[in-house]
Formats: sequence, structure tokens, C-alpha cells
Amino acid sequence: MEDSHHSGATGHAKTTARRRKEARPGELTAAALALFVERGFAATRLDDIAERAGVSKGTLYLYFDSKEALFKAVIQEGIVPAIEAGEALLNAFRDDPERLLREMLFGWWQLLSSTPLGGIPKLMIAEGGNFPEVNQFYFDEVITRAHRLFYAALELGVAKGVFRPVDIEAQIQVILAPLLMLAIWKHSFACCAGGEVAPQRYLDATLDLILNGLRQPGQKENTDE
Amino acid sequence: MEDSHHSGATGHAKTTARRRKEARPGELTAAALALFVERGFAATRLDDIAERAGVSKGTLYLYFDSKEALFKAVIQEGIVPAIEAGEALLNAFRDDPERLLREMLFGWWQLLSSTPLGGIPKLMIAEGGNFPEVNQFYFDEVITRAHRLFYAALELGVAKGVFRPVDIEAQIQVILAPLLMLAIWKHSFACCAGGEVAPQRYLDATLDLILNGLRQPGQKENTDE
DNA sequence: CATATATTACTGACCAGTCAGTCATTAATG
DNA sequence: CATTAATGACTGACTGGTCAGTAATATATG
Repeated sequence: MEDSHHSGATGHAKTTARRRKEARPGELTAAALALFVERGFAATRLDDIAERAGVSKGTLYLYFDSKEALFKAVIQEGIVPAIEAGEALLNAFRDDPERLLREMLFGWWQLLSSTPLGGIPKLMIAEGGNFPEVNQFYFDEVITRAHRLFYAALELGVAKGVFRPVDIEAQIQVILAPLLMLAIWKHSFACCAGGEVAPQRYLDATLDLILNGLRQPGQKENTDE
Repeated sequence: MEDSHHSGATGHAKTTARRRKEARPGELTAAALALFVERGFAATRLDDIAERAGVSKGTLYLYFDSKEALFKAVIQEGIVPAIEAGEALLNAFRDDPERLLREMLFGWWQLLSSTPLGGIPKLMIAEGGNFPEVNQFYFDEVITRAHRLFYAALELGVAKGVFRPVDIEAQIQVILAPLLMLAIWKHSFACCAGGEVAPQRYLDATLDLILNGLRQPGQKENTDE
């Protein structure tokens, strides 16, 4: 198990093989994410993932015990940072609930357009049922945390009198729905859609509806900077 | 090769075998729908579908050319009537846009709770990508028609001055999202969810947000009958 | 040569789709 | 009505291909 008597310290670059060993898991999960999102979990072959990562299938098994373990790693690695980014936003905009919601929506869109992470919701919806353990993990680590995030945001708005007093718990899901559908749409029907609504316009409409739906009747429009 | 001289017309019931032949396709698509929704298209074996319908796999091929053809039949048969029901609602409540929206939401929920049809959106999202032809069919016959339906409803409301003048095209998608997510949720994470929001409460919240978000500022609350 | 890293060829389970054949019902014949 | 012929719905064993996972082998590193 342990090693450590190298005589002279060879402290310089561990050269290729050693460096590879540290980079590999990330390269593999990245390749897997891209392919899972594109074709679905079941329809993606391990050979393809390996090829995309520039290794052979056998190598994959040096880093992950099974296809399911790889699946779980993909979710874990991809989503947790995203959730943390959201939690950071909450702290940054504590004093302006409308602005906070706006930032959360656009942050989400940023993620969607610049990374393949937006494919994860679709992936979980599509294949989660066949992998209870991964599903549970996703539920606990992603869904629940995301809910807490939005709960805090809405609660803040209601407490400050910016939003009407609503059924926060239920509204969260209503507000999250358009965000999730935006992601799902992109990975499901975007291909078929001809003259469909552009994401930017869709997001504007979402914000419009949500803010008008939540806003305290007295409150003025807040035309933003 | 040729037949046709039966002398007397034997026109009455052709008993079991003949009756079966007419009932079979429906029985098979029903079985397939249930299993596809439960496990996904790829993960469902034709043997299981056949067994559930009380026949053998070979029989299945007497009625459908391939697994994909069966898939398409399931969608076609299940969804088209649902869309037509929606179109009927539109005509029934032309004069009261708020009521119309309300009826459409609750009609949808009715469908969800009393039939497995609510599983179809999830199914299409999950597996549509691998079946372009089915996907296109769904897009044209379901998504597009559903959009037209909601377009008409919103347009009516705006024309009557009940709703604010909004970006109708974009709002449709925002409004549809919670409905779709309700269906998706039921078939994906309902299992994991412990103290989650009840559908009825969720629907109320949806209506609350949508109607408040759309309502013309002047308009009064309309506390319904 | 000992260890860590990677590859390649292989195995076994699984499943969509096929096909030769069964069996129950119906029609034809005397 | 009894016997034979024809029909067609249905069956289930089989095949051909795919793919997750394994094991034997190779290459680099210290």
C-alpha cells in the first residue's frame, strides 16, 4: 500500500502517466456527461465514452466500478458546484429579493448556454427511475438544496413586503418549473422547433409573469438598471 | 386464392377469435403505455408487454411492425383524444378566460390522476431524441396543437381586457411549464418525495401565480363561484 | 524487476425480431 | 350431422447482434 522510499527525492514532474492518473476521472466524467446528455444513459456505450476521453474501455474500469457508479460521479461532480454558486448569489443579494430572483434566473441560463450541465435534469428525469440510489442522491443533494435556496429567496421577499404573502412552499415549484422546462426543451425538442421562442425572450416572459404574480399590489414596477 | 361464393350471408358474430382480433391492438398499446411510462421505452421488453396483454411476443408482431411502431401507436392513440378534449373546453368557455384557464388546468390534472397518459410527456422527453420520427410526430400533433390551444385562450383574455397585454407566444410556454412538471414529477421523483407539496395545493399555487401575473391591474379578484 | 497504468481480446447475459408449427374455429361436402 | 379441408390467430424456441464487465497481456516508470 505505501511506498515512499525513493532514496533521492525525484520531486519534479511526475511525467505523463502519473499526471494522467489525476486528470483521468475528470476527463472521463466530462466525456460521459456530454454523451449521456446527448443520447441518454442507456443508449450510451462505455466504449464511446472511453473513446471520447481518449482511452480504452478497460481504463474506465480502473476509475469507476460500474456504469452506474460513473453516472453517479457525473451527477455529483457536475451539480454540486452549481448549487453552491446559487447559494453564493443568495448571500450577495439578500437585500433586494427581486434582483435576487433575476440573478438566479439568468445565472441558470448562463449555466445552460455555456455548459452541458443543463442536460442533467433531463437525464435524471429520463433514467432516474431505473437507478434508485442515484435518484435518491439527486433528490437529496440537488432538488432539496435548490428548494431551500428558493425558499430563502421568496421568504426574504415576503418578509420585506416586496412580495405578497403566498404559499411559498408551493410557489417554489411553480417558479422552478419554467427554468427546468427551458433546460429540458433545449435537450429534447429544440431540434424540431422552427419558429420557437428564443430563450432570452422566454426568460423575460418568465420573470415578467413571476414578478407580476408575486408583487405586492402596492409595489411599483422597479424598471431595473 | 379467390373465395367469395358463400351462398347464404353468414353475417352474425364471428365469436371469440374474431372479436379478439379487433380488441388486441388496443390491449397491446394499453399494456405498452403502462410499461413504457413505468420503466421507459428502452428498458421495457417486448416479452413483458406481451405478457401483460396476455399474449406472446409473436402476436405482438402480427399487429405492429416494430417496437418503434408500437411506440408511435401508443402516443398517437393516447394523446390525440386528450388534445381534442382541450379544444372542446376552449369552445365551451369562450366568454370567461379566467374560468377557461382554470378548467384547462384542472382538466389536465384529471387526466393525470385517472389515466397513465400523464406519463407521455416524460416518455417523450426521455426517449424522443432516439426516435426522430416519433419525436416529430409528437411535436406536430401534440406540442404544436397544445400551443395553439393556449394561444387562443390567452389571446381571448387579452382581447377582453381581462389579462394584461403580454408576450403571448412566450407566456404560453411559461404557463405550460408547471403543468408539464407536475406530470413529470409524478413519474420521476414522487417516490423520493416525503413531505412534498400535494398536487391540489400545487395547482392552486399555479393558478394563483398565473392569474395574478396576467391580470390587468385594475381587474378585481373574481373569487369564483 | 516491481509497481502502476493502460490495452486488447474475450465472455456471458440480454433482447428485438423471425419463423416453423399448433390449435381452435369456420366452411365445404355427402 | 359427421367428416374433411381450410383458415388465421397465436405460440415459443431460435438467431444475430450488442454491450457491460473481466482477464490476460503490454508498456512505461522508478
